[in-house]
Amino acid sequence: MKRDLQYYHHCKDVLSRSPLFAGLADDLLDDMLCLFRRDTWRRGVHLDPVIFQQRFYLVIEGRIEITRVNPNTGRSITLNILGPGDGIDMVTLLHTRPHEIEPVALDDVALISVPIQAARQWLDQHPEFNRTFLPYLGEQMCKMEDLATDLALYDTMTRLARLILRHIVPHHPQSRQQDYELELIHDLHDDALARMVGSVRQVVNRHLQHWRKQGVLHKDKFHTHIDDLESLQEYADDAVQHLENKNKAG
Amino acid sequence: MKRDLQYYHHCKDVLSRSPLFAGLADDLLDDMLCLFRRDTWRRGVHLDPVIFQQRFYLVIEGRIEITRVNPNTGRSITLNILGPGDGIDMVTLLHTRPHEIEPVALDDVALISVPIQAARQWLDQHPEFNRTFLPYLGEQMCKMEDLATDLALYDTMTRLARLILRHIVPHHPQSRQQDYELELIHDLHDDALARMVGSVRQVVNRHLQHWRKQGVLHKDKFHTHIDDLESLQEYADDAVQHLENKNKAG
DNA sequence: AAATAGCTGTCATCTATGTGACAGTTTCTG
DNA sequence: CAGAAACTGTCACATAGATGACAGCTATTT
Repeated sequence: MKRDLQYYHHCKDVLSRSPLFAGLADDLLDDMLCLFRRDTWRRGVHLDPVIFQQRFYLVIEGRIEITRVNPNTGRSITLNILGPGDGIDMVTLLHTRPHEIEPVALDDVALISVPIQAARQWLDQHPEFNRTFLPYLGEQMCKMEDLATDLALYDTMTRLARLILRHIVPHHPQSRQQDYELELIHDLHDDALARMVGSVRQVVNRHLQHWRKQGVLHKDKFHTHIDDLESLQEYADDAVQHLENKNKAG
Repeated sequence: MKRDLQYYHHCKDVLSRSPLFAGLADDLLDDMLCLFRRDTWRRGVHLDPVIFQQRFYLVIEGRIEITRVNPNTGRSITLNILGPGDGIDMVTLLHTRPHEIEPVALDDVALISVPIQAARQWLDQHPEFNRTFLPYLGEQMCKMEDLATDLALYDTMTRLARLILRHIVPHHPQSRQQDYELELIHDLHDDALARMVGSVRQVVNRHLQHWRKQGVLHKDKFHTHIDDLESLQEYADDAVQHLENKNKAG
């Protein structure tokens, strides 16, 4: 990637905030950046998994969900949702075994990539890169553990509450806002949310509907806001007796 | 750990086969080993999670399962099962955030440990250690992804078949054995298997029973053997129409 | 402005599996 | 060796949630 390209600065900006590259010396960043190539895809595209065996990709614009599919039923699960600054398929940097993933573009996306060998070399030869890399891996690992734990131990409503809570952005101290913002998932449709909690559209819709009626959250022009954090926390703790049938019963 | 201790050689032997330490120079191994401390626990013990925040542990003898519990229902999931040579809680080497795990001894176990800081320093200052470390992490990551995927996309019977398949040891080329051996899980009771597939004893028992009747596997003195790999593979592919009620129906 | 595609909201139905219970067996421990 | 503890094998029952279907709504495209 040439330095005089229009998007060079944007890429560098994203990189410098990325958990993987933040804190690296400016000239090292420039050295790395010039090895990258930039590509774009349209929203909805299933990216060919093969390209991730050859090059290491970073998200610059838009979001990518990493999914897996059950070929018999067609159902899929989202293992991870990635935004600007995130690396796609870190596992390819760790070993050479092929890695089964199915990345899908949730928005129009811009990605940059280098040959995997180059990225592996950075790990090997730039201790400072290695040092930012490891904590990032740790995060990924923890998230995956949380996903597995949730799937095994909690029902769908609880999983959904937990998913939302994990993506809530804390208020700015000075702002006198009443509602909470969501990160990365604020505008997802029911189907995408369902994939994230390992369920299906209809069930997720039912739960969201329920919460809307309770005033826990609301949707405004494709944008979900959280109004009652405490209630949501209770659902996430699995502490709420499931009252969905109380209307019928009462 | 002093070099003249009785178990020193055994530890070094295990270490030199460990995916984390295999291939390291002999004197580096000795240097490392002398920092370790050895402790033992009885089968069934829940190890105090706090100790894993301070020291990095390796399994020398016996097996450890890493679990998480739903405090409301008491149900638990096994995130990982570790044997000799495995590191416990790699995540603590990657970042400093506390990490929620509940390790349980499946056998009488012997573990060795060093202060986490020491292990982090190895990563930082011994590139050759860093280089064996990364692929190991990759494995762990893939396993966790597989667990999450299975939980989200497949039913219990399929998950159990997949669990077993993943632990089958390939035949020795010369041996004329008919049945297949299992690694790490050959002698687990139904409850422990259930925790590994995110289900409960009764359901796992039903499926195993079913397979025994079909001649897919058998248990001999607390030791499970696989007799019909092809059938099991079909169950794992979710390709078998579930025939459990065929008796009733027929 | 019309048309198409994509998303939401809802419902009836079916089933896999979680739960609690209990008898019978095996293994451990004092 | 006796008694306790742990595990296996079953069963009846309740239910969360997956599935398929469909009407209505909202964007995006042409």
